[in-house]
This record gives sequence, C-alpha cells and structure tokens, in this order.
Amino acid sequence: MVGERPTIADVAREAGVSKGLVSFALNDRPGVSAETKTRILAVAKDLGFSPSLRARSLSSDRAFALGLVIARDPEIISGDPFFPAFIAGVESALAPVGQALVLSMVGDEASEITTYRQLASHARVDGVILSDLRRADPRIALVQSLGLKAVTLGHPDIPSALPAVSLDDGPGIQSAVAHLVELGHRRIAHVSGPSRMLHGSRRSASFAQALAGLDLQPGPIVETDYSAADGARATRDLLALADRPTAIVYANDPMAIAGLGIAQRAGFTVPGDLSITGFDGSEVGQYIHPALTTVTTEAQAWGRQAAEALLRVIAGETVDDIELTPATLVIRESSARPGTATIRSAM
Amino acid sequence: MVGERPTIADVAREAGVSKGLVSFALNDRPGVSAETKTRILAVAKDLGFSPSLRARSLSSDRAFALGLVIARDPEIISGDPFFPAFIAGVESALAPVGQALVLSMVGDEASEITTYRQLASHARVDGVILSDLRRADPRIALVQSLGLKAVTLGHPDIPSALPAVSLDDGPGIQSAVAHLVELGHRRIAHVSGPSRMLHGSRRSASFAQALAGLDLQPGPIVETDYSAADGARATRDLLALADRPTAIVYANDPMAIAGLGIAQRAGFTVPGDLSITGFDGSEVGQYIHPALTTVTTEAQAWGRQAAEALLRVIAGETVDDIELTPATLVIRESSARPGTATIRSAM
DNA sequence: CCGGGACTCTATACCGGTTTAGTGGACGGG
DNA sequence: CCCGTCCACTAAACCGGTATAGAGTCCCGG
Repeated sequence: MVGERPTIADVAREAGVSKGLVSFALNDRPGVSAETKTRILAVAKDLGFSPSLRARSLSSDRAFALGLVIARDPEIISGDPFFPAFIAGVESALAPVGQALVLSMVGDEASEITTYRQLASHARVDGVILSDLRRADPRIALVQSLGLKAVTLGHPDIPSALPAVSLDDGPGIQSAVAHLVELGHRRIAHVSGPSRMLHGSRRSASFAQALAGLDLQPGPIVETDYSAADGARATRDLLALADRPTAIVYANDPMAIAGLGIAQRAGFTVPGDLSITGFDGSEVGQYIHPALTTVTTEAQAWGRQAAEALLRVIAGETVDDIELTPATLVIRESSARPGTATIRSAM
Repeated sequence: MVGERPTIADVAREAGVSKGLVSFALNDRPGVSAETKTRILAVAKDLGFSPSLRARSLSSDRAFALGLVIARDPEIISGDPFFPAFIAGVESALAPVGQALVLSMVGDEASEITTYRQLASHARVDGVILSDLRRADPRIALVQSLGLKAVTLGHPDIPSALPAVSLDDGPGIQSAVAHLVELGHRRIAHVSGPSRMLHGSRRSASFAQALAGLDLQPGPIVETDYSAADGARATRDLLALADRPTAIVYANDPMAIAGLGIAQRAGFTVPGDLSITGFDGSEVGQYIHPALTTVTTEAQAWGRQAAEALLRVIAGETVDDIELTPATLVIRESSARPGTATIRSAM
C-alpha cells in the first residue's frame, strides 16, 4: 500500500517555511524570493507532493472539471461517430491543464434538466458544454440561472449570452446538393434529423435553400430521430413515392448506410437508381459498397476548441464566438449520374 | 444570478442547533431526537440546502466519482457501439446515488498510465473500471499501487485481486461457428481484434476451439486493430487466398460491415459466395443488405453491473466476480449455405 | 538617525463539511 | 439523597489547501 500522501504542511516543515509561502511558490505568485522558491519546489518534488484537488476545490471554489451531458438514446449515439471524436478533442484540451471531463448520458429531457441541476448544486463542474442544441433551448436559461458557465455548440435560435463554438453544416449540405444536381439529379430528398434539434432543422434548411438556390422544386424532407431504424423507415417511405427521388441526402452516416441497405433490398442499385450522401464521415462509410459520399466535420477539433473556449470563460475572459472550418463534401461512390450502371464489379 | 447557496451553518442557525447535529441528522446517524431531526430536515429543505460535495470530499476523503479511461483511437471507438451503451449503463447506476463518471479518452498507452496516475494523485475518483484488458495488463498492479479501487471487465490473464465483471464472448463466437458449419461451411476464417487485448485473443481462441471441437481444420485468423480499415484489409487478404474461406467471423461489427463492402466490391455476393458474421450488434447492421448476422452482448447491463460492483468495492464490501448473460448469436441474412443464390431481390 | 517603502515571510482565518471529546440534564438504582 | 448512565446536544478539531493581515528586515532619502 502507498504511504501517506504528503501535504502542503509537510513541504512547509521540510523547507522550513510556512504553508502559505509554499502555496505562493507553487502557484507562481509574487512575494517569494527566487532562492526560497527554488528550495520549496525542490522539497515538493523530493517529497512527491501533489496538491489535493479536494482541498483546492474547497478553498478556491473551483471543480477543475467540465461537464458534458448527452441526452440521446444510447443506441442512437452508438452508431454516430460524432461524440467519441468530439470527446477525444475535449480531452486533448483538458489533459494538459489537469482538468477532467464529467460525462453524463441520459435518456430523456426531464432527467437531462435534473442532471444539470445536480452538476450545479453539487458544484461538480465549473462549466458545461451544451451540445445538441434544440429549438428555444431551455438549457440556455437554465445554466445561467444555475450559475454554470457554458458554451454552446452552434448558435442558438434565441438570444444567448453564451459563447458559441460553431461548425457550419450548411456548406456541406449545400455542396452535397450541388454535387447531386450537377450530376443531373432533379428529384432530391432529404432524410433529416429531428426538427427540434437545431442541427437537424438547420441541415434541412440548408437543404431546402440549396435546392431553391438552384431553381429546383423543393424536395421531400422526412424527419427522423437520427437512428438507423428511422433512416431505414424514411428511405422506405421515399422509395414508395410515385415520383420517387433519384437521390437522398441523409443527415448522418448511420441513416445513409441503413438507407443504402433498404434501397438495395428493395431492388434499387446505388448509385445507379439512387444516389446517396451521408453526414459526419464515419470510418466504415469508406469501406461499404458503394463507398459512401458524405460530408465530414472536424469533430475532434470542435471538441478541443469548445473545451478551450469554456476554460477561458471559466477563467473570466470574455470569449468571442468561434467558427470552425465548415463541413466539406467527400465524394465517393454512392453518388453518380442518375441511371448510371452500378459500379458493382461483378455479380 | 442565484443567491448564495446555504451552508450547513445556515441550517444549523435557522434550526437553532449546532452544525454537527445537522450533519448527523442529514446522514441518518443515531443520537438525534426524532423531533429535532424532523425540524432540521424541514429547515434544510426549506432553505434548499444541498451539502457541498467539495467540503464533503475533503472531510470524508471520497470523490463520489468513478473513472473510466478509454485507450483507443477515437476513430476506432467511433464505429463501435460498445462504449456508448456501456457508459449509459454506468450512468444508470451512478445517477441515483449522486455519483459521477469521469471519462478520459487517450490515444496511447503511455498517456493511459499517466491518466491513471493523475486520477489517483488528484484523488479525482474513488475507483476505476478497467476495460479493454490486455495481456499481463500492467494496470492491475498499477491501480493497486496507486491505491485505486477497481473492477475489471472480464477476467485478467494474471492473478488479480480485483473483482471481475465478465461477459463471456465464447458462446457467441462458438455459436457463430457452429451456425456456419451447420450451414455447410468448412473453410471459415476469423478477423480478430488485437491479440494484445484479451477480448481479441479470447475471441480468437473461442473461434479456434469451436473449429477444433467440430473436427475441422483450423481456419486462418487475421489480426487487426478493430478498425474498419483493418477489417477491410484483412478481408482483402483472406479473399486473395488460394483456398479462400467461404465464411468469415469478424470480431466486431464495423469490420464485418467493411468486410461485406470489400467482398461485394471484389465481386463476391454475400451470403452466396461468402458468409459473414459480426460481433457486438450495432443497430445499423440490421438495415444493411444483407442484414448482418452478429453476436450481441448486453453492453448496457454490463456497464450497470460494473459500476454497481465498483461502488460496493468502494464501500468496503467484498465483491465476488460477476458473470453476465453470455453473448448470443443473432442470425440474419449475411450467413447462408455456401453457394446459395444471393438474396438480393432484383438487379 | 529616523521614517517610510518594498520585499519576504508568518500566522491565522477561511472554505463547508465530518467527527470526536465533552457538557448538561433526566432518570434509575442503591 | 447521591452517584452513575444514558441521551441529546455543543464546541471545536480536522481535512488540505488559499488568501489576507501584519510582522520583521533591509534600504533609501531627508
């Protein structure tokens, strides 16, 4: 078993100074002679001293941790490459500064609110990252009433005093549509995320806007909960339409992959009979057949930037909104001129 | 802005008692008259008092949090449905008891060690869940030398004093093999996870054992890092063999889906020319074409049980090893009699 | 030679709980 | 009637840091 951890008092005694001075030395504050400071640091190192986070938390009123609450069905998160990459990015910002990430995954919005309240009332974290913004998101007022610092992922649709760290989906969706139109598609549908979620409705809006900008009829938009199951259902519905679309723009990769399966199952070839584009660039999309044309976002960079911005907010700095490199289209095989023979190499 | 949070001293003053007594009343300890206790609780509720986690942490030497360190490339995690479900399970055990999950995602094993050291030296958590056990896993000795409580996911291959919460992969792999053999397959390959990882090598071992048990020649095993990219590479290699396998058992779903794509791309039909089975039951596997035969594990239950076991360890109880319901096979469309016409409905 | 900064350092209060030693009153037994 | 016990409760130490008031020393200018 490990011996007792040394405390600041041990360092002080060993170095022959008061513990206050040790605290000053360790925190690089003025008022300590260079010589004494060197000695204190040497003793601290010698003793293997590392300050107690708990004591520091209590006396300095900080948690040294950030919170992330994910309110989605785990099954939906499972297929989605976004959060793991995002969290890895957050970590890369937190680890170097000794902060930690407190993660909550909750199923419904009621327990989501409870979770934020608990994080705040226990002062478990110094701030939170608000992801998956919704329409008139109540969390924006909530975190402020709870006194939690926060940043939002994307711009809310209501006035917000919180810095937004945003990655514009629009250009990605628009270039997907432009790409399809250029290939000759005219009936293009969109399988969207929930319209309650801002990224869901914004991707829809970008989709509609892209069509309008190209002087095309508005295409059908089927709303889903982002699950593969719902993506499959939406695809079935679209393929059953009298004037079925020749291309479908999906709001995420799992739905696109499910949609591909459904289309193939229904006897359509992709991209011959139907072109498909995904969103968020899952690794597996590259390897399916046909490889998925998709829109990639830099989720990891987003996580890092969001965490860094939140740390600055917590430190009391005023932080401006941050815009990341917009989503970009990656053209692979699932999109082609309508009627093209399938690229399947043999049968 | 919110007013100052009431402290235990406020409650004490308001109730006309000492703060020690309030502490006793709140923690259900003997030595408080029923009447006084009622009054104290009423006052506490009235004031909206909730004890400061920080103060409690400092004085009672507990963090009220568990740690989970995931040491994998985020890109590999992204496709894998395991962790999101597992974490949701952990959450479901923690939320009711006011504990939190501290999550770290690190890229390499060196920073993994550092992360555990930091969690311990900062006393950030009371215990950790060791996932992705490796051969002669150094973390088992590490956490003990750090004084961290822990449970392992699965049984280590070295002596361990830590309770193991296990879900036996074997039956899943074995029934996959049995299923394929029953269909008439004789040349069956396995695309395994890294042999450094115990689940990787155990799935391989179960695979080999299943073949041996059915008096079949050992099939080729190609080792991967669990990524879709590596699964694709392995599939290409296997299909290039002179006596190429007629079925492949993959160690996870993303690799199986990538393998399916590669096979189709190479001109093979699935399951006509090649049968495929996955592992871990991703949602999207149900919707691809052909739907993926896979092995499902109850990742969420695993998370809950692991967290509950760890909480008991932390509480000082002795905890026995726990066995969960073993993995089971889910037969869908990607496995069939060799040579069967593809189930594709039209071309 | 004295007063006033500047600089270093100490002592101590403080954060908000938990825990322990000890106090005062009621009550029962001898 | 006195003493010992038990019970409900208080006071204060304690966890390990941070922050602040103030003490001591040295140096400078007048």
